[in-house]
Amino acid sequence: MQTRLVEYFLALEREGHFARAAALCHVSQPTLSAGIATLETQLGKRLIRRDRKYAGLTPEGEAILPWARQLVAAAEALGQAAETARGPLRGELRLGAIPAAMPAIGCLATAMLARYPGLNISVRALTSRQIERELAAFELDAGLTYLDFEPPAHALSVPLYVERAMLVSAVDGVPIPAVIDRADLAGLPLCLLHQGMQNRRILDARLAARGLALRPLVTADSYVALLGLVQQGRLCSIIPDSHAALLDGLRWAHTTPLPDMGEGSRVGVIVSDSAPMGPLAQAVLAVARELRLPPGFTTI
Amino acid sequence: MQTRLVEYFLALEREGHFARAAALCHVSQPTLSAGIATLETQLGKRLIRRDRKYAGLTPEGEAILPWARQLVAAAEALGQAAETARGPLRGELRLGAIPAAMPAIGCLATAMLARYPGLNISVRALTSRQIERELAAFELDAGLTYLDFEPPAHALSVPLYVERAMLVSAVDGVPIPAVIDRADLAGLPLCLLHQGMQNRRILDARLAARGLALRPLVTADSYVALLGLVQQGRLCSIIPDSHAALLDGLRWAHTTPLPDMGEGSRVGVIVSDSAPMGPLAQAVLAVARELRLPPGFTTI
DNA sequence: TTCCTTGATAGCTTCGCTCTATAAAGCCTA
DNA sequence: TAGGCTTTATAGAGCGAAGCTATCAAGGAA
Repeated sequence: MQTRLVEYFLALEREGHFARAAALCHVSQPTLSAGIATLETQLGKRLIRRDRKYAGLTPEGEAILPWARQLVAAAEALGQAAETARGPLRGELRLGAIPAAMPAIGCLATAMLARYPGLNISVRALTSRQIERELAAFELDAGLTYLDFEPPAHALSVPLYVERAMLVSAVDGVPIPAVIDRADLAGLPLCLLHQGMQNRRILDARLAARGLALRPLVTADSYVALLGLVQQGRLCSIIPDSHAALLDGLRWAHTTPLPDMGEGSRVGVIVSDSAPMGPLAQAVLAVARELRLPPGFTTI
Repeated sequence: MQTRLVEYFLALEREGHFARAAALCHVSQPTLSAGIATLETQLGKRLIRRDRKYAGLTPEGEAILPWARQLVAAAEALGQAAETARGPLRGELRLGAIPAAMPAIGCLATAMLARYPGLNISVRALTSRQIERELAAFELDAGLTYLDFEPPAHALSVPLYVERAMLVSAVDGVPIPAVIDRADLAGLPLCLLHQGMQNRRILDARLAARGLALRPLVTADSYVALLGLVQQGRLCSIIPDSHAALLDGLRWAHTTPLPDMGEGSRVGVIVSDSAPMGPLAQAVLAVARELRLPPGFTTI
C-alpha cells in the first residue's frame, strides 16, 4: 500500500480534477492518472467514476475515503514524530477558527511561534461545522471554536475564554443609555450577522430564552462589515467582547455590556482525539493550557 | 513513506532480531536490514540501537512507535475496507479473551463464522492488561474481557453476560450444603487461581467487601487444573458460572451458587475506539449485539 | 466545423527494492 | 587461543514500479 498513491486519490477527491490534483501533488497529470489506476488495481475495485471526465467517487471509493485519510494522516504524523523526537517542532500548523474567535487566534499563534520558532502557521476562518469536518478529515491540526454548542465528537478541548455579547455603537451616533435593559435592546436600530451563522444563532437562542427577538435592519457575514456600518453612526451592533477588545482605545467606538445574558459561551481549542495524538496537536494543547489572554477576554 | 518499511520496523521491534523479523515479513535478512536503513535515512534519525546485534530502540524509535503502528493499521484497514466495500468479509480476525471468558468465545466465534464465512479467526488467551495493550497496538481486532474492572481507555464495548461465581465440588467428594452461607465458605478446602490473576483478584475483592478472606489449599493458573483437582474429591473450587455451564450434564461434578456476592462482573466484547472503525471491529460489535448466549450464561 | 478541455496511452528513463553471496564482528567452546 | 557459530552489514545484479514528455481520443462550446 503506497502512501503516495493514496495521496493522489485524496487530492483527486478534493480537487475533482485530474490535472489540478496532479499539480497539487507536484507530479504530471499522466503520473497521477496512472497512480489512480495502480491503486484501483491493487485494491481490486474501481474508486473513481469517470465518463470522459471526473464524475465523483464510486461507492467503494466513498467507503475507503476515511481510511485513506487516516493512512496519510498517520504517515504525516510519523514524519512529524520523527522530526520532533529531538529538536524543535517544524512544518505547518493548520489552524481553523470561527470568525468570532479570530481576535484570540493572534494570542494562540504568537504563543505557538514563540515556543516553536521552526513552525509555520496557517489560519483559516471556518464555520464550526467545517472545523469539525476538517479535523475529522485530518485537514486541520486544531480548531478554535465554541465548546458547548453542538460540540464535536471525538475531540479533546482546552477552554480559553468565555465570550459575552457587547453592544457597540458610534460615539456620535445612536445614543445608548449607560445601563441597558431588555426593552432598550428591542428598540435599537441594529445590524447583526446573518441568521444562519452560528454566533447569531447563539445570540438569538439566548435572547429567545428571555422572551426577546431582535429585528436587525441590516445583516452581514462579517464583523468588519458590522463595524463599518456602526461607524456610520446610524446603527449599532452586538459583537463578542473579544472583538470589542480590539476596539479598545478607538475614538469613534463605544461599547456597553449587554444586560444579563447568562453565562456566555466557552471558546477554546479543540484537536482530534485520535490515539496517538500527533505532536502538533499535543503542542497546541500544551500552549493553550498555559495561554494568558490579554485583558478584554474573560478567562475561565 | 513506504508502509512496507514501517512494517519491517515493527516486526523488528516485536522480534528483537533482524533475521527472525525478516522471516516474519517474508523477505531476506539483508532486505530488512536495508529497509531499516532506508527508513532511518528517510526520517533522518537512527531508530535502532545496534552494537553488533539488536539492542533495542533509540528514544526516537520509541517515540515514533505508536505512529508506526497506526500507519500500518490504517493501511491494513484500507485494504480491508476495499475488500469489504462489496462482498463478504475476508482475512483473519484476531480475538483475545481472558481465560474466564473462554467458554463464551465459542458462541462469538461461531456466530462470526456463520455470518462471515470467508473469515479466519485466531483466538488467544490473554490477561485483561494484555488485551488492552494489544488492542492499542493494533495487534488484536477485538477482545473479550471484563468491562467494569480496570476498564481500558479508548475502547467501545458491548456487554455479553454477567459472570457469577459458582462453587464446584465432586459429587462423592467434599459434602456441600444445599444452601451455603459465608461461614461455610471459609471452612471449605478450596483450590483457587493464583492471587495475581484478575479473576482471583475480583473474587477476593468481593469477599473482602463482606469481611471474608479465603485460604485456598492449592492455587493454580488454569481452570482445567482446578477442575482436575476438584475431580479428585478432596477439594472444591470457585469458578465462573460460564465455566460451570461447560460442566452441565457431567456426572461427577456438582455446582452450587455462592451466597450473595453482589452484582457479578459484566463480561463483553471491546474494540479499539479509533475513528474510523475498521470493518472487522464493526462486524464483531454488530454480531456481539445480536448474540444469543446459550443457557448457563446470565445475560444482561 | 473548429478549437479547447479533459483524461488516457505510449515509450522511455530512472530509481529503489529485492535477491544471493559474502564479509565482518562478537560470542561460545574446546 | 583457535575454530566455529551467530548476527548484522555490504556488494552487485535484476527487475518492477513510478516518473517524465509527447501524443491521442472524446466531448463540449463557439
